[in-house]
Amino acid sequence: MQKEHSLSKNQKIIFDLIDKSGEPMKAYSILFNVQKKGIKAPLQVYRALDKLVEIGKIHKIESRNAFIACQNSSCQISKATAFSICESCENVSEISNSKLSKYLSNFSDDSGMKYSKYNLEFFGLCKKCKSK
Amino acid sequence: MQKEHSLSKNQKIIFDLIDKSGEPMKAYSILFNVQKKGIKAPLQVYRALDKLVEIGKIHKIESRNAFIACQNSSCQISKATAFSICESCENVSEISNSKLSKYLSNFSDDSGMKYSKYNLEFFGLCKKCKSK
DNA sequence: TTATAAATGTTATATTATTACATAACGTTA
DNA sequence: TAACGTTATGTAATAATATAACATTTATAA
Ligand SMILES: [Zn+2]
Ligand SMILES: [Zn+2]
Ligand SMILES: [Zn+2]
Ligand SMILES: [Zn+2]
Repeated sequence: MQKEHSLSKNQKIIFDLIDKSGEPMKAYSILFNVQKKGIKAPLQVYRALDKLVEIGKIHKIESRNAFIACQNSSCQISKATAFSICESCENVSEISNSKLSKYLSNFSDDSGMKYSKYNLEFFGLCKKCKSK
Repeated sequence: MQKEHSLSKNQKIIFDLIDKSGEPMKAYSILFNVQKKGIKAPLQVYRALDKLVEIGKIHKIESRNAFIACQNSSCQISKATAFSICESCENVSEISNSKLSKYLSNFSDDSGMKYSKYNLEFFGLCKKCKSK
């Protein structure tokens, strides 16, 4: 069981927005959406995003410069993330596959490097887009 | 055996620079370095980068917004890329591990999605940085 | 309480990437 | 060769993403 982080005011506003949206959101779109709540500057958004990423409540989809709420309740620290991304409709979902995460968490090669973290992004066409 | 792409003038200038550097380069650093060769505008750089990525001569390190020459001669199309990134010295190298690439290329889950491409980034400390 | 760390507010600026439009070079085939 | 479509180039302007610097406030805990 992990320590429950209590979010600060800005962190909560921004997390709630991302979580409710259910899809990746971009920083400036977040900013636009929270201006009525008094968050006026990019930096306020980025600071909250940084913290939320750090504690694993959200993840950054690197290839899209966007942020999505963690869909995997057991993933409290963002050290092992995997996503599937539809290149047509841009739907993103977090992959929760214990075989995959075990395989990658235990991966090592002959470089002498110890990997403490990974991020994997799969691309393709989702069911809907495939059948069009 | 794959078709050899003949690079255009700008593509060649930019590929040669990235290839010689041996490490990830950022777009505006590339721009700065090729201005003496007549490439003056960001768009000229980004267009060449796009093409070089498309044909697999370079890869984008998404978490760093940087571009590195393909270190794996057999990787002509960027559909299956894996990198190790040192979070201390920022050294990046392309992982060439057939088991890993087979595992990931064949990965499928119950989402009904067909994955045609992936990008994996491992993070940690390299040998040098570990021993400091 | 007092110290420390974490979070906030604000302005300005840096960095990364694309739009829009005009022109030139190249490859194919009639 | 001439015409055509495709790819690449040049140039200016601007959009989108992210951080620096500094002042202040709020939360946490010894
Ligand atoms: Zn997660
Ligand atoms: Zn789709
Ligand atoms: Zn490669
Ligand atoms: Zn290192």
